[in-house]
Amino acid sequence: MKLRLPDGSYIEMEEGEVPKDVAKKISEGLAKRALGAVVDGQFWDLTRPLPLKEEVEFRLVTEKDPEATEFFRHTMAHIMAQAVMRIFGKERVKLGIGPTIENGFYYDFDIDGAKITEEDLPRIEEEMRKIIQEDLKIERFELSKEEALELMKREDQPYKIELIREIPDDKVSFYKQGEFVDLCRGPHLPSTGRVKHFKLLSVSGAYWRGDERNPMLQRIYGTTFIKKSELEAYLKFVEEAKRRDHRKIGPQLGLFTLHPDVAPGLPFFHPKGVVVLNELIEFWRMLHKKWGYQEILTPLIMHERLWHQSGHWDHYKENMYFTEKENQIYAVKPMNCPGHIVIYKSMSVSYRDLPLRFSELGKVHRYERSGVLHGLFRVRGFTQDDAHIFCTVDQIEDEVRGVAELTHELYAPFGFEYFVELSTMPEDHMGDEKTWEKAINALKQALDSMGLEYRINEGEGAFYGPKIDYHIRDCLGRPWQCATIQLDFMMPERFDLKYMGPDNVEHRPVMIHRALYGSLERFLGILIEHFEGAFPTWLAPVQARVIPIADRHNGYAEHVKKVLESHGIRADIDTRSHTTSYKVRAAQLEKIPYMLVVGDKEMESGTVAVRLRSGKDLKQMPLEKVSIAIKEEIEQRLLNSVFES
RNA sequence: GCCAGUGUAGCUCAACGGUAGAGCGGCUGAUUUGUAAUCAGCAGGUUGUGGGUUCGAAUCCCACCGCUGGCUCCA
Repeated sequence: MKLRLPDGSYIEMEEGEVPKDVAKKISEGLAKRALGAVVDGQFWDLTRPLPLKEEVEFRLVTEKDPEATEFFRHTMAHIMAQAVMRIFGKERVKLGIGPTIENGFYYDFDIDGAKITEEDLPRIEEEMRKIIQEDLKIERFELSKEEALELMKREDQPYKIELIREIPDDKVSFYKQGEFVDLCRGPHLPSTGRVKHFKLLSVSGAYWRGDERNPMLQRIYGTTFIKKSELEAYLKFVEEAKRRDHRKIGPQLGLFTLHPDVAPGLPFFHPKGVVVLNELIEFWRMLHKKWGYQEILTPLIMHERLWHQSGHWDHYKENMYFTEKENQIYAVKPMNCPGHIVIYKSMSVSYRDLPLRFSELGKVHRYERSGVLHGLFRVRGFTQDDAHIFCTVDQIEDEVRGVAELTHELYAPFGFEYFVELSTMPEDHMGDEKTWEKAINALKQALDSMGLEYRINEGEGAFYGPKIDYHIRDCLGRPWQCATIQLDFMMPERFDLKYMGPDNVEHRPVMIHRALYGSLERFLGILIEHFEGAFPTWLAPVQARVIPIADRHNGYAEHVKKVLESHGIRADIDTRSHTTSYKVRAAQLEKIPYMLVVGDKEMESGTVAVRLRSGKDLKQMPLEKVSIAIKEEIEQRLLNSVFES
């Protein structure tokens, strides 16, 4: 039996040997550092016998490898479960599942009616430290399903029994550390002493298997890192994210407020928020005009018959709002497509008219359960920067490429990185496979021709067509799904859409649904967090604030403001009877990009003293020169100040 | 909807069974100020709502409402 190592060399192995033995053959030091292994792409415990095969791919995992976290987090989850059992009593604690997640791990417990609260966390952490100190050996063993069920019955673990019953394999694996035994796929570290820095983060309820008909378990979330500095960095990241929370910054900066008592899930935008939204819209309109879109407006409320025909009545009714007058039922639109189709159908379309691109800043309403509402990110009413492209199958590739390029241009001024996902035909789909294949290839070619990298989500497309999703990353690296491009074969079918072909025969067009910001409200929320409220100048509600030093400078300050405004710059003045420091601080807290301080010197020379919100003091500069520079910065939608090198 | 936490002035928080308070913000006045907080005064709350326990409730109990975090990233 041979192991193939990452460097391409081979090592001979005896039957029954484990990764640790391999490590020893390479070096004693490596044997000490090794945490586990990856065998044929699978995580493998350090002391688990290697598979009996001619040849396997083999790689040791040490703290330096990215896979190490998987070992640490899994083991940490078990240590936490063991601690909880010790504290609450082994008989009382029924274990749910304890997987690793993106930033740590969790474990679900059913503790005989008892609730875990945040106050319990320090106690649990303390017990966990004890377990780590005990340095219990972690052993893996396999049982047949019957034996496993027997064991779990003895341990009185009903949830585990349910899980075992559903496992298709004949054998299941268990892990044991001290008195603690748990059904688990692994992988795990060789002993509890190997884990390093951890912290329990929060407690919450979670339904068994996420189903609300099932009992609710107690979930504890925690995180663990190999280096202390990494744990600290993560905790700092959480703090940072909290500091940037748009729900806090938004109202603070006078952008919007939420009034759940009056309109839950429906934000109120204040003058400054509308300035930002309008800038986003203006930019959007400019690009859409350039890319050949025609803007339309469709009604907010439309008769139920339209929604029956579109299929929303059958598939989306739960999320819709309704209103009734004269015995007729009307629905508040949750999507814009049916409205766009109404316009399409009212025209007689020739192949010469295609592609037809209709765009709309459409306000849609969707019912969301009260518990899931969240600031501007999850709302019940929002504005989609929507568009529908009606085209032939042959035009799909060009159109999708156009949308992708437009998206690129639209995202450019925000400095976002993004990644793309392509979702293909699901099991349950409509339309013939040939059309699907053609459509997916068109999408791929469009992306390829732009040199865009993308990930394929096999079978994750909508039942009516494949789709492309854009995820942007904000300054903290958090991903947000924004743009989406969806092909649709179904709607044209349902509404019997047609166009007259060159052959003088009627043909069925394809629809492309697409939204780029996604939702204006949500995009604004993302921007607030991304920039921490310090918008680039073109978006800033107030772009320049004039700060007179004393009352006698108010007249000149007024003049400065007028000059700025004549250049199209949004400017205001702080004439309050306060010190310059006070007014500078106020402007800083409002995150205004330019502070123009004017006193005797400036008044005499027709200059302004420029301060950037970064704190940089540019001293006196001619007013005209500053105005033109700021104007340039705004017109070019620059990310940073022209004065910041 | 469900679980946990939470709700006191516009904001941040104190008082935790014995008369609701501070800072910031706001307003008024003084000050005329040179790059992140000048000073003084004033106004501002039926302590989320409703019920209960108590001589007495922001405080303890119950119900409701809102908010926050979470509710398959599957052994």
